[in-house]
Amino acid sequence: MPPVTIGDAELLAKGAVDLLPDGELERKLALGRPLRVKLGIDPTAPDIHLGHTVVLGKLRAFQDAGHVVVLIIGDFTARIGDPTGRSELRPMLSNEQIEENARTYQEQAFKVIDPDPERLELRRNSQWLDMDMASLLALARTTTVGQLLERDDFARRRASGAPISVLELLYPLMQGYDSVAVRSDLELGGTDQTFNLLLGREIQRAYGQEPQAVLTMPLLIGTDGKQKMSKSLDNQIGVADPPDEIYGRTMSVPDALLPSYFELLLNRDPPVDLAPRDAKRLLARELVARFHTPEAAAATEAEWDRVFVNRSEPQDVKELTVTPSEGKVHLPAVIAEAFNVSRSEARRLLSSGAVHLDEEPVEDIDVSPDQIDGRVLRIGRRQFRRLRVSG
RNA sequence: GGCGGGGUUCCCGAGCGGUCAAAGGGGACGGACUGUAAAUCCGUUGGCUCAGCCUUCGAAGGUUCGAAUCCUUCCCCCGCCA
Repeated sequence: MPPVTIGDAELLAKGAVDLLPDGELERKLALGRPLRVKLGIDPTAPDIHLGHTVVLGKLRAFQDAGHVVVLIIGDFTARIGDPTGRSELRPMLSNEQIEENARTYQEQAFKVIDPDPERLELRRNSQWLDMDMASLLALARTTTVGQLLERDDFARRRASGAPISVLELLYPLMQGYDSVAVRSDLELGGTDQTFNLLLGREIQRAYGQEPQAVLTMPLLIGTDGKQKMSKSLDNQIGVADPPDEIYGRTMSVPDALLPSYFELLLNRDPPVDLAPRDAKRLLARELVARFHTPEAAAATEAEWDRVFVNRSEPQDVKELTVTPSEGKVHLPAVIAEAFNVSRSEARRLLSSGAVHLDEEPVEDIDVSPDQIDGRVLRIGRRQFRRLRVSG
């Protein structure tokens, strides 16, 4: 029998930026056994967003080809915070916070990868990283400071005189040790992970293991159209977000990003015969369908058209009951309560013409109860409350 | 251990005795335009019982009619040299 290759290398590498070293994936696939494909995620935020799903989707492709995914929840490394792409240390998270995040991460990751235990090994890196000093020293011996300082963000900071903490320097070592601990054959990551992934090879070698192959995926740009998608930049679309949120945020993505969104999220090119707006609608629909249901996608789009195309008020408008005092209703107070802004902010909104009652602009500070009873208060484009006067 | 540089409003960053709720930029929000795209223009961006009042410039004291700006003590951060 010829060597059994599990999966097609070219297909598995589709969309990847780098596949290192050259020809390594083919060699690994030709081993004829399911590969152990590693991905580490640090539960530093409560939710997984579309950016994560790019790599998760690639993992899924490996699962579907018959390989085993080793998903490492970085409960230990989350305490430290990888400095990648950042200029400062992350605040330390509490153990409870990490636990909670780890739980939701896992749950949300399963929307993309297959949770079948035959195809998925779920690990926590505190299992091996919570090591004694002697072990840490052994790990530290594998790498020189010079090697670490080659990582471009370290190099940049070094050049500009910015601080680099030892903790940060240690991070790539720990990630590399994860590869040792799970005997990784292949590690996936975003392009910003290239250095760490490659260092993992050196560390595995130092521990007498066959070095992993490395596959990097492009970074998904966030809804701001500028920086990589990330919770802390608030340019993310979360997989656990409600349908209208996914739909709306997708529609607000700059057109220029459409090709990359189609490619990275739907694995195909944007339809050439559709106007950007309609291609985006299609994308938004598919994303809602994927993370919720096709029915939700249809309903969300209908509601979207209702509110933003036809400019009607939404189907379900939350109600707010207000109590007049001395026969008057103080609008800043109502707005503040309804939309969770300060009264000063509410006053500003009023004076800038952002407040509407049933589509009529209002600028009055005080109104009479019957001016607002049963009417819909709108702030900006998308925040609505139906007002009821009590008493 | 020595030398030097810092901690300002969401962020960066000016201010260095009054005209400072504090320049400028970024971001955010609102308005015009529109496809909740891009570009552009305009406005707002500490709180409040809002033509006034109150709280902010690492912390606490002090000097002064008056301090983000001066003095004292303290806390914290960074670089370089050793």
